[in-house]
Amino acid sequence: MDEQPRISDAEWEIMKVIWAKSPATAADVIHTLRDNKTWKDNTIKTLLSRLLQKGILTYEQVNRLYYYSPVLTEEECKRQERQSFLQRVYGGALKPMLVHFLKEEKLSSQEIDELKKILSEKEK
Amino acid sequence: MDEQPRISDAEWEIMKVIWAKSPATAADVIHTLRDNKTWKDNTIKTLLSRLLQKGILTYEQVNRLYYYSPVLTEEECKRQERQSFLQRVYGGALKPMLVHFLKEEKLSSQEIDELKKILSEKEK
DNA sequence: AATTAATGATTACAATTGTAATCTATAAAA
DNA sequence: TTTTATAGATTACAATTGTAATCATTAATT
Repeated sequence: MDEQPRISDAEWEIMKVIWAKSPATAADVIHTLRDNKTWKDNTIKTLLSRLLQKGILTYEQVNRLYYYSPVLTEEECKRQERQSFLQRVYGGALKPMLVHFLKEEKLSSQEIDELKKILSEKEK
Repeated sequence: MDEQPRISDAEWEIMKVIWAKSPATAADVIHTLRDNKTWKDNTIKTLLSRLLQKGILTYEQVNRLYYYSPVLTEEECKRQERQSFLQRVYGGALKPMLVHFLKEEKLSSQEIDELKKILSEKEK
């Protein structure tokens, strides 16, 4: 029904933290990202606000503090991103996309076996 | 070295036409897209101009007319999109991403066999 | 020759995005 | 109690994007 606004690149970084640690405060997110990102604290707070506005996050307030939680699961959001990527770049053609990934990227023998098993499962 | 500016969603639509039909004129692109897209002609011309500015297209001029061609191959651009998608959504983790695609999407038995064959090739 | 059509260039304009700084209200510390 | 630190709200601002309309130049028609 009401379709999810898009999650931007920067917002994805925030969401990954939230999915991993929710309910999380702004300070939690800031702390978690301090090592990988050069963002100022305010930048992270802005992104949190936008995610709230977009309805991608909710919060529970305890005294002055917000505890943020995701509205949708990571799996659901990833699914949407997969779809939009597949559509945009490959016009929805799944197999060619998979072939490209399989051919170009490195996979261990064990990973290859796992993937083959999944394919075999599917075939039945 | 000099990194490619991003190709936006709308621009991808244009590029697909160019890759398929280059060298192509604006009129060619407009014609090709007329059925699938509701864009005004000017919209397409704007997108072509932007792709030129970004250095994603070049052109050859014959009289008053521009014949547009891609600077990079479709494969190269797709590769970049795959990387950025993989990084953004899966933090670069290839196998989980493949597992999601394989589990969630429909594939014919024949496609499954092809994919398995590619995997087997890789394993050696 | 005057008019019209077509092509590319220029301009427009709001929404989104990246990246913050400043403001405000409260809680904690001195 | 006065000062300070903190959390969230508000404001900022340029770049990108979607989506065109208008302008200028030349080519084609009448």
